[in-house]
Amino acid sequence: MTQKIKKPYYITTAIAYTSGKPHIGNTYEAVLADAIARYKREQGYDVFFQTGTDEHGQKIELKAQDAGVTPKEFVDGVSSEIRNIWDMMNTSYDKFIRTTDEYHEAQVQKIFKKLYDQGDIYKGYYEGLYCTPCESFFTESQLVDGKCPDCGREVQPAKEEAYFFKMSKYAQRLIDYINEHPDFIQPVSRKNEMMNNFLLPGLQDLCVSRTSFTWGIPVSFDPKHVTYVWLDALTNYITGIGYDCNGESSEQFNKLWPADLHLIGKDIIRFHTIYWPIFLMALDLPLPKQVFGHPWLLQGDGKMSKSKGNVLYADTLVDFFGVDAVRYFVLHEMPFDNDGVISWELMVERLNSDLANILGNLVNRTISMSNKYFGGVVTSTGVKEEVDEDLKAVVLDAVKKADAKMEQLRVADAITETFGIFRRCNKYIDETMPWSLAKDDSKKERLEEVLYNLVEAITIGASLLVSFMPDTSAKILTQLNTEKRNLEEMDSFGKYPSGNKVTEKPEILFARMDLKEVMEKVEAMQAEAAKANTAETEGENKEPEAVIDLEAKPEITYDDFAKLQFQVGEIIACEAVKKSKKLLCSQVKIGSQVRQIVSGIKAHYTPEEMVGKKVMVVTNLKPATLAGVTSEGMILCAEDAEGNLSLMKPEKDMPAGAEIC
RNA sequence: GGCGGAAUAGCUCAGUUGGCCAGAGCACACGGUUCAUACCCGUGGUGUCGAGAGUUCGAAUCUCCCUUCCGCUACCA
Repeated sequence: MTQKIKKPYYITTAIAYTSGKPHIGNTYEAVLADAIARYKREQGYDVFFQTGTDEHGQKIELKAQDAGVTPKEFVDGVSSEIRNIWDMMNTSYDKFIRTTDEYHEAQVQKIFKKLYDQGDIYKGYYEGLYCTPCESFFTESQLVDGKCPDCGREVQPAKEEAYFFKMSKYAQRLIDYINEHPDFIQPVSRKNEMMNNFLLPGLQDLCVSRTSFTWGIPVSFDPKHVTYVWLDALTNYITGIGYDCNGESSEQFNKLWPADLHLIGKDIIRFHTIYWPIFLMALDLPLPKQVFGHPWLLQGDGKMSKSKGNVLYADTLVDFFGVDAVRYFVLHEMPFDNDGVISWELMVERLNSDLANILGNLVNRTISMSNKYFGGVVTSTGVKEEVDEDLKAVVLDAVKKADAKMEQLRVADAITETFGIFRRCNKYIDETMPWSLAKDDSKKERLEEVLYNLVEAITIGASLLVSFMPDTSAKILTQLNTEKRNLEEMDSFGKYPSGNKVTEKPEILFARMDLKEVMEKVEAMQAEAAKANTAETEGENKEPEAVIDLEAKPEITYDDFAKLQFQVGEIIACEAVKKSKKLLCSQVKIGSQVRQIVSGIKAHYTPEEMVGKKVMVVTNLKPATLAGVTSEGMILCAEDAEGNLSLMKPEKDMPAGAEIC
């Protein structure tokens, strides 16, 4: 066989943030990328699959502090945990990059310097506002009266030097590129969002350095600055394959870049389709061919929460179902452009119905019959009947259909097509009734042909399965005592060697599970986890996740404080603000007067809940108009890290108007 | 508020440029079968294709309007 020159295919996942153990939703991305990477290999591409971890930033600095370790020690731990999970899930990555890798850090510094030298990055003086949870600065025009446009929280005034990237310089080029390459952003619906919300209204320059923390890559020529996390993280796609901005890039880089596919979550599409392409333009590099912002895998039975103990982790699921079943669940339940839902009930149903019944039982019954009737020897006798043609047509057609689906990155659909083969085989068994043929000696050769057709069809189906469930695929092929076909070899029916012998003892591929039993175990496990979580909280009296550290505001004098007036207000009426999704408008009784106050808490309180509550109010704030409604004050709330709000109520009952001092 | 998307069987969804009695999987019911992991196969839907109006010989499919949900964005004294 002649060695063909293989076309390269470079695929990446987003690098995982090392702030904690990834749940099944994060793990999904690595599995999806793996399925695509494996499929491309089957197609004959020279695939390079890169994944890794994103390890810098203030959040990690704080987490490490809480854990009492250095940031590096912290990320070493989490990064290897993530890598272990990726390995457990059998993801076939070729490279696992860490943003703390030396070559990466060195290259990021060189890139920063180069962009600075060529004038794309300039030093500015920042007298703006900083949002700690978002780790983001905002320019005056981005802010609305001092609130973070991303999370809506207070931003702290911060005066510091900072470096900025001239985004606007490349905006038009990017707009043109996106228009000329309609497949660049997938799914296409995201393209409009990027265009209409960011590109067409005009891009703001992006702040690309920080001085408020140190856990980052220092700017080489101004070391009190560290590189903005996105400039750091995004460049992994080129540093990982040997890019050098002084023209000394590796051969590998020249072969692989531009990437064929960046697979990312839909939440970071903006960074990958706006900032990243612009950074690349500035470096005079071609843009990636495609960015696919996949939807999320959500948990069906209620919101995941650590305190409920119901967060789904890959290793828990693998303990229950095994690696390939979990791969099947996440790949199969994730549609192309809607969020997918996963639940214990659903997983058990899929396991029993698809994996155990349709697939596992098919393999089992086929091998059993071969052994029973022919001592395991599978022979093609050429005694055909009309039904055979439909079987063959369906099988070969499924190969083509699955291939077309994979071309569009519709992995879930490709799996469904593959299972169409197994479904057809079960039907074929019913149509041909081998047990009936076995009773008639004159039908012996026909029976042999039927079993041959089944083994051949299963061989093709199992070969197609290799990208999605590699171990299961191998197990089936081993039981059939044959080799995996590659895609080119699946163009015709009948390549299974006649006279070959299948295994004598078929192994159960997927055992059926009882939903009741599973749920009992799950509930016990969740109770355990919730208990452990509580114990942890009580034991340490300071559970790391439960505290929030804010950047300290400048000290104020008592006189400053005395300027503010806080009073107890009783909410006597409340309704939603019609033109707004987040605002409630309350009538608040303060002393003998009633004030109208608008608050952004619709997501946390219903108007009915608000009425009757006595709350803490800032009463001497200058009135403002929000969504067309006048607001004469501010109702105070406490806010946790997820943005959940809680009204501040007096501990004992106090009259409306009571001063808070 | 701006931009975009979606509303089809109990559930999850397919339905190409308007045209055979509107489909699939799951669940449910009944029947068949027994090689197999009590499996597999078949049969079963009066679904107002979100509401209303319009274009057309003909609309789930096109137009208008309404309602409800979702995404991004803005608003969150």
